[in-house]
Amino acid sequence: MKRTTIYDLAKLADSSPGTVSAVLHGDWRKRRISVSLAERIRDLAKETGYAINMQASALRKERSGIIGMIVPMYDNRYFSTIAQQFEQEARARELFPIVTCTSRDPVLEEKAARQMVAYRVEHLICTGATDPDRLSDICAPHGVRTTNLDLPGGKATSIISDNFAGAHALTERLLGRIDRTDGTAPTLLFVGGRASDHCTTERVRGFTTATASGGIAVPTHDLLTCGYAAPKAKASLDEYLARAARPPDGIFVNSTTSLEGVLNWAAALAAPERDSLAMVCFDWDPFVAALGGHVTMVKQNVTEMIRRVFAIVDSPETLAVELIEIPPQIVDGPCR
Amino acid sequence: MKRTTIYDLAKLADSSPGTVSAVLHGDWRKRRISVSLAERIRDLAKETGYAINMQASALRKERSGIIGMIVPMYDNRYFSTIAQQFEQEARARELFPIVTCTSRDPVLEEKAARQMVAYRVEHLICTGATDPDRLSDICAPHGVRTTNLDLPGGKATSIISDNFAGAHALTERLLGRIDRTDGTAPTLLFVGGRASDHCTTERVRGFTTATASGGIAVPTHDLLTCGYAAPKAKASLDEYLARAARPPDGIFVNSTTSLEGVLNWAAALAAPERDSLAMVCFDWDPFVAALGGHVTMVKQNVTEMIRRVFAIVDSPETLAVELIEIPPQIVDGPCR
DNA sequence: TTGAAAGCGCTAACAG
DNA sequence: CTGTTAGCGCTTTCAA
Repeated sequence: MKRTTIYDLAKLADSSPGTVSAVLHGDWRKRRISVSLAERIRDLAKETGYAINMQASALRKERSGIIGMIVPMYDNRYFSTIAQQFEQEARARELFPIVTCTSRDPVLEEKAARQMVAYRVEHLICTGATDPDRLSDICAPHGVRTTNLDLPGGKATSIISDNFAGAHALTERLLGRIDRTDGTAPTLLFVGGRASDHCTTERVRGFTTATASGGIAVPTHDLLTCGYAAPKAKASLDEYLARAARPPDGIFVNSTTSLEGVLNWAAALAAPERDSLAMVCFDWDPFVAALGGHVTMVKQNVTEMIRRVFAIVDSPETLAVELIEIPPQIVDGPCR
Repeated sequence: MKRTTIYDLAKLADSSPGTVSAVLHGDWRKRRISVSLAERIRDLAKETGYAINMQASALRKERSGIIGMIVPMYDNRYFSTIAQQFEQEARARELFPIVTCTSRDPVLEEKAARQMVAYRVEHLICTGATDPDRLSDICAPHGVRTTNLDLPGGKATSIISDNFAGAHALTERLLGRIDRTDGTAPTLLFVGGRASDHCTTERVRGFTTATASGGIAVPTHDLLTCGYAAPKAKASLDEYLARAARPPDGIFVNSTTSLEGVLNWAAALAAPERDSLAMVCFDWDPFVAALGGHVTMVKQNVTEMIRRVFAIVDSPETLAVELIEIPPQIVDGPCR
């Protein structure tokens, strides 16, 4: 399998590799190559099915033209939208996007970052990384700039949602949907996420601040930060039910990933209890919007987040480390 | 920004580049390099933060170690699961997975395939491509093998769901959920997909075969293959409603992407009509499973499909072009 | 207007 | 057991 190279083309066109390269990829204007030669070369390239070898090009230019992103997973509307819009913006800049998912696993994240470095990405976007600073440390010595998305770090600019404000507003919606006609205080739960990550702590803070304003004290053991995975959320609620005897009045769910588990859990409840259960979720999903009239959601502003990411990517100098918070948007369900 | 190379390491270790390369990446057993030298080199590599340049390595080895995949989009449970499992399997084989989404746009697909060729991927998986054969034609001359997934082509082995059987079984479920006590024939609709793609034609065939067996003739103009996008499905149903005056009794929805539009459309119906509407969907989503008791879904067997893909990737010789159909699985909703 | 030649960092063949 | 060397395909400077 012999692939056509610029040498083959040069020979065929009775020209030289340098000229072929200039015609096909470089700015041949500067070299004032004759139009006829340029055309001949382009025709030959088409005929022979020539394709540039980016490996060789990148090696020589010391620029890969690749931009990398790591995300925890794809099968979640928030992250999949992030990946999709990232690719779109990257392509608009003639960059080759490579995105890889790391299952919120620090070991995989590190491995992925090293791979990205090995492939000489020009910039790495670390989305929802468990330890963003570790990734910055891996990349920095190789001149690979990093930007954090969704979860902040201290060594690179971070673009995240305003988790506190979003959670606060969402909690107010939750409180507004609970009517305790008997005057007793409602029981409320926070479910999902990791106590160690910034999103979760801020959302918990928004939740507890809003509940406190409403005169409700949620005990710490009702903040079920059991991880994001659906089965964990479900198990955590099963456990709660075992100890509390009856379901809560309202649940604040941290991410649609956890919501999956919460809904599975709720499906097993008796109809009256299930139907009186109020729920809000930090993250949006179209099917929940269409079918879950009882669930109010917060939609993070992915478009704006990605826009800000590329403002950094585009800027030539390294900017000061910053924390940029983007307001999310409350989306009420159809409330059937 | 000067990055450490094997030359730097060789100088520091008082050795040679070849030896360093062998120690760090190659199989240094074969060269019986002294353990002490190997250790010294490895320590130095760690200290200086050496990272291999895959661009150079790939150029020299004429093997990139990259495997590519194109998918129509990420924000759909079926494709996101495909991408996720693909990455996992690729990594298990020490291949670097790069996946890119092309919005079911033939132009983007072609561009993506050419990029993959330029980066010298060793194999390209074309998922849900509008014209898989075109992509095979782009890749073949460069020695890049292709495999089709989800949508078949004639120039490479294709791994797809058994769309006919799945649609047939799903339609039987749909019929089973409709009771026309007055004895009149129910009106049924097929919504979503493209009449030009194999999945859709096969599913339409499954649908019409099953309805015919049930003694129902669905007129061609009620096969609304208006594209996959949610807004198109919604618009198509609005149009139907305008001409038919009343909603159908049952809808076969082709993909969750279209289902999003169908549910949005249904939300605007009056309650009795909405509640008596039976729906089935070819594709599965966890939130629909949890909340849409009235929707029966078919779950495609992604794990098995990816397994079959890698059986081909792993095999050294080019195998004969084959069409492999994987049975999907019916998932009944919780039927609240 | 164009060609020749050096070299990006790595690997593999060969020579010791 | 280890070093030397050629060359992968491309870009870029310099020379003509």
